[in-house]
Amino acid sequence: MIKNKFYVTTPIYYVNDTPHIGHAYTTILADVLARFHRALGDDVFFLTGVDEHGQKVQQAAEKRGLAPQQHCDDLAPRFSSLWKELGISNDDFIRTTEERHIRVVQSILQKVFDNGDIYQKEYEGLYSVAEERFITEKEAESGQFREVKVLKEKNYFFRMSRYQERLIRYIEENPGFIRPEHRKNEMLGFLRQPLTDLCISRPKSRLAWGIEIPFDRDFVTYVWFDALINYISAVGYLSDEEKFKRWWPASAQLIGKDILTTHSIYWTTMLFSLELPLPEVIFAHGWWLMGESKMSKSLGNVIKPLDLIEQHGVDAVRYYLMSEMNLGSDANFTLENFIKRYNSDLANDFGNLLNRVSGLIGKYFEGVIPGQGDLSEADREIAAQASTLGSRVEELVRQYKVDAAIDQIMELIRVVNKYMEVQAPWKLAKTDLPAAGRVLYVATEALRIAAVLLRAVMPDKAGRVLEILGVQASGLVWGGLESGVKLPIFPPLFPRIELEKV
RNA sequence: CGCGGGGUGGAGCAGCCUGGUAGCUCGUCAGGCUCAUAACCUGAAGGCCGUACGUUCAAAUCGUACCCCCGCAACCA
Repeated sequence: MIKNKFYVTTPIYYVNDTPHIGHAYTTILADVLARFHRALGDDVFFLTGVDEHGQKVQQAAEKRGLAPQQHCDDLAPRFSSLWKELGISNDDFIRTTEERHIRVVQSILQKVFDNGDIYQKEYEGLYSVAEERFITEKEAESGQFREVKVLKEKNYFFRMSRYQERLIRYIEENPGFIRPEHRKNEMLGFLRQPLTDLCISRPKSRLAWGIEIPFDRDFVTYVWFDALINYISAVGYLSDEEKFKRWWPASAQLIGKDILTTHSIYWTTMLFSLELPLPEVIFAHGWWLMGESKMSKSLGNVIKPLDLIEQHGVDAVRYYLMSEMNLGSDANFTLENFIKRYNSDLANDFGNLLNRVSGLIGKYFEGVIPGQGDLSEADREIAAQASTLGSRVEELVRQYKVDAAIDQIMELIRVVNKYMEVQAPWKLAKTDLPAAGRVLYVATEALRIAAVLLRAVMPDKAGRVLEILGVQASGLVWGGLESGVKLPIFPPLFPRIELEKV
């Protein structure tokens, strides 16, 4: 089998931010894709990390009386340990203050400077003393800023404008590059106006906490040539050419819709300047809207999605986030929806099916998985649907339709519940025990295949199902379930959430 | 005329690109089953697919205009 490579990235999160549902969503999505692709046999590299430079970090560190690096060292684990909790299977975690990153950023700056794509220019603009940043005229008119003065500052600029035409052509010629499609159109719309060049530096007098620009020690580079470079510095650009060749270009760069411009325009033109290929896909997902009216701090009923993990488990939250959002649009996060999803899909359909089959096997076969025997017409239908599930799910995952892929799996679960109803092995057992055994084998084997695929979404719980069924077989071929295995007694995987308790 | 997205049975969404009996999950009502986490299965009710024109033998699907929501407008996933 030819192995495809799959290199997936999340944005690097700003270390000073408190991790929230948004960070978790992007990262879980990347994890689910990574796990699906590993299950398909692809070679996977999954990168996430944190962005540690910039003014806010510098200020926050000062406030705490710490060196910025110390401050970052304290904060970075808030992300990395959350990912551990969430079962994230990233292969690397890059921090922009790491030596391996800084070196590459500086080499790149020098390279682009030598290309003639970085130049110095004096900039004059309105500057807010309180916020320590330049503001637009509109902002100044809004009256939100008290102390505004005109400030002149020299800075370095990246000649982004040079690549405008080329980028437009590229986007048009590669319709699958920016996804979903309406985001592509948004970017093409943006590119109808002339691109201005990008300010990429800050004088050290104003911002000390950054990567020093190699050709002008009085400056540090500001965000773009620092943060975005992580996607290539982490996989060996200018340091490990073999590794770099192996992984770049990225297969999928996942971002929230808010940083679409940054990635599809700044990042891509930077890559043009470096003469590197662009990522295959930049996918901008939507946002989770937090249930609106019903939540208010005064009512004291604010839901912190990450708290649900403690109550109902990581996998339930992962499942909810992945199944509820149509990738690319926004979705609403509400406790009601979460409970509905959990109860109907996980407790009633999936978890309960496991209990049905294992209960019957316990009752009529002393807990030992029966043999499948000669399949009837109805059995073969189930076997056929289960056997093709893998390829149907694969197709959907490759199209970034994760919710639809999950639905395909749950559809099999529903069909098996129906099959149980029609075959009624609890009745069959009294007249034709082997037939009952056959039905139970078929139902359980279908459940196994569903669990194998669900491991991408719920590594822990779906893995537990396979454990219970006593299978190492993670294959998707019919018949992986072994007869003769004794099933253990186990508590319900997904106990129903009773509304009264909530 | 800044840009973009959306308006589909009670709720949440899919379908629209490549026109041709309106689909899914939840909820409601009735029935069935009783192996199971009061779960599971069947059936039913419920939609003029935002509005109006137009193209077409045929439009939720294409075109035009309008109305209403929501984002973005240069680092909050």
